[in-house]
Amino acid sequence: MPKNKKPRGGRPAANFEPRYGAKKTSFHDRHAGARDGARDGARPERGAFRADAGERRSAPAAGGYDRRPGSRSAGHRGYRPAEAESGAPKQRWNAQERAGRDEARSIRNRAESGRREAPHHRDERPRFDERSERPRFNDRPTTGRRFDERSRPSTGSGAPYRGAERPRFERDGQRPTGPGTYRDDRGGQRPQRDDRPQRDDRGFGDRANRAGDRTERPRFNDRGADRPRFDRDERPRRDDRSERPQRNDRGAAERPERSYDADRARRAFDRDRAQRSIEGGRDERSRPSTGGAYRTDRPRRDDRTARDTRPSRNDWSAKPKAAFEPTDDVVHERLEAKSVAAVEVDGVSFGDLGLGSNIVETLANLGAASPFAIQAASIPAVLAGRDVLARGRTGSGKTIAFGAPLVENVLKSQAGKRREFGRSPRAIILAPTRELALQIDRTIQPIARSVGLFTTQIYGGVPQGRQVGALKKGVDIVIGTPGRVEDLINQGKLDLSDCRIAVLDEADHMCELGFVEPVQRILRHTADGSQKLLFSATLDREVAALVDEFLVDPAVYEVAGEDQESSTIEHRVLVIEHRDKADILTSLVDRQGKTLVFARTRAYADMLAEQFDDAGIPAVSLHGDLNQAKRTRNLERLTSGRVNVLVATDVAARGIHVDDIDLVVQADAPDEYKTYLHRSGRTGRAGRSGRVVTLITRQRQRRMTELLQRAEIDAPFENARLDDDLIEEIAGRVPTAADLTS
DNA sequence: AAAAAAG
Repeated sequence: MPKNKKPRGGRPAANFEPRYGAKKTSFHDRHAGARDGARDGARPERGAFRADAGERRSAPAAGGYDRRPGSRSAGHRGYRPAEAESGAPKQRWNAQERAGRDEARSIRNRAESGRREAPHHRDERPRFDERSERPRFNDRPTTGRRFDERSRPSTGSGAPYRGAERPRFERDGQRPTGPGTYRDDRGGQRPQRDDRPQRDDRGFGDRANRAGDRTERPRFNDRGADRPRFDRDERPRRDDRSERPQRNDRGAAERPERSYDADRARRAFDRDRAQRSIEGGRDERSRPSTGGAYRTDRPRRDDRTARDTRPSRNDWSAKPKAAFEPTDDVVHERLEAKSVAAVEVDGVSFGDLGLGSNIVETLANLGAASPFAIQAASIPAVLAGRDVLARGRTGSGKTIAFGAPLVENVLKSQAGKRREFGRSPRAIILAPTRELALQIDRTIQPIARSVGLFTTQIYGGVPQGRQVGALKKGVDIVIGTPGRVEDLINQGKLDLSDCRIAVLDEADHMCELGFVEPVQRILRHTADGSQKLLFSATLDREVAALVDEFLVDPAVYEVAGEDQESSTIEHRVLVIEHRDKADILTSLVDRQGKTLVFARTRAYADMLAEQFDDAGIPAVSLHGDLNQAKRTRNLERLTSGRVNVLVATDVAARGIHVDDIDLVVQADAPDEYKTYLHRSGRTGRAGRSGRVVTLITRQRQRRMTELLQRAEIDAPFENARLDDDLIEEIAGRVPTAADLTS
């Protein structure tokens, strides 16, 4: 409960008073005041309501039965014969009330996560609803159990969401006609729209092809089923392919031969193998299957080059050089890539890579004097108009790697043209979380502005009015999250038809279930043959679905030598008793320096933040149950150093950059090695040192071992107990000489 | 389980 800073002990104490105190009549008032007042300013009606409910509930327990009827009425709130109630019943009432409050919060929580932001502002309406709901919540505990009954109740977890949300939402002016009419139009289309009609409208042989692709999409879903077969070796796959009617239809017969037999095989086996020593190690990690998806799709490439509307891309695919790029082998789980060694980059400047002087200067101001390896690798390729897949470990400067050349490209594409009012965006950058989108914009915006381009953020959780307004004026680069972007597209307020560059940050994550489909739909709205850039620290074949459909002969880069030895992050695993967990966590975060704690669920994140707070360690939480204002604010609190502890779900696992987090604590071990890599990547950024500690119980050791293997991380497993020196050491509270002597 | 849209 980040919001309510009062120690948990505080409120019970307040409730405690009336039991012994003589101020009985004020009980309800205070009760109501404590809640409602804190929330949105006490309203008499609500106070009355609650008081009433309280009376009723307390009735059976209280002694004064004969007096009950009278006190049931709100008008009788003040009527409290001393003999009607003794201290004891109240005590019980208090216990129930407290439980009821907890229940109310968790329920409210859940309810709010559904309809979180919008309704509050409208009008009085929602509030009345809430008022009428509350008493019911309070009743609950008498009948049911709290879902989350723990010794450390997550009591307040709901509290912060109340009230504080309300003031946040500015109501946009009603637009009685605009959206409504759009809606209606769209509404009709929506069901079957699925992008088809529009696309065909827009013509270009492209569309047809894509439509074709789309009908094939099930392939991806099939992949699972296909896998075992693909596993074995390359042959069966080819047979499969030729058997499939669809593929043949699409002229697979012409194309595939070239790409599979000639190109692919040769490149994959002869050329690249030798050069990619890294891959050996990597392959172990990979599940063997998967290559198939890529190959089956290759034919499209040729289709695309033919229909491609973008000269630069045609140039590229036409250039023999492109064929020599060792980069388009996308076969194993881990993409095979041309690796760029950091040393190769020495002495190269951003200017050398082809960026204009304004941009170079801005980069310098941002603290990027000379390019990191991943930047040196990808910037020229992006500038050349190629599709790029790039893998660079966390904190290695990926944002600039795609952002700077993206701005340059957009600038070039507009050279000589006047920036029109209401122009549609030329580039879009998609990120998996709002915080990341915001952060990317913070990096890109100055770069863009330095050359006179405009960016805007399009993400959910905030009123869309401002975003739409910006789009109406005209922006060049859109940075956002999939949900709102698609929403605005569907509303006809965002037009991507002129969007020539699309970037997916955390691309592998964006390809996960639930994310990939909106992303695909959005990408289909971009201009034909638009350039696609996929970046992630854990880029692997999971991006196959997108690569197959959207990328043409992509360049794939990674940075050589990115192993644990070259990392600045120290990893440790603490094997603990579950009963010690809470206290160990508190002990771990009680330290100097910024600490990021990862929890698996939102509720647990809240609970931990509250727990730390109660222990006197200021902490805030970050997760999807918070409204966007709180999310932003809580993250900012860590960034600014107002708190040193942030407890987050995996919403903060990827991409989020806070300068000096020196300890990452995983209160819950992650399930995936990628998650581990990303979470731990919140520390040790840009060469700084950092420490990652993961708490597990004995039973989890084996799973953890396997996970670390996949992550290619060596971490000692250490048994730790509550008052262990180990904890002191990890927290950085090593006893000083003074401590030892005293 | 979490994330991503709600005038």
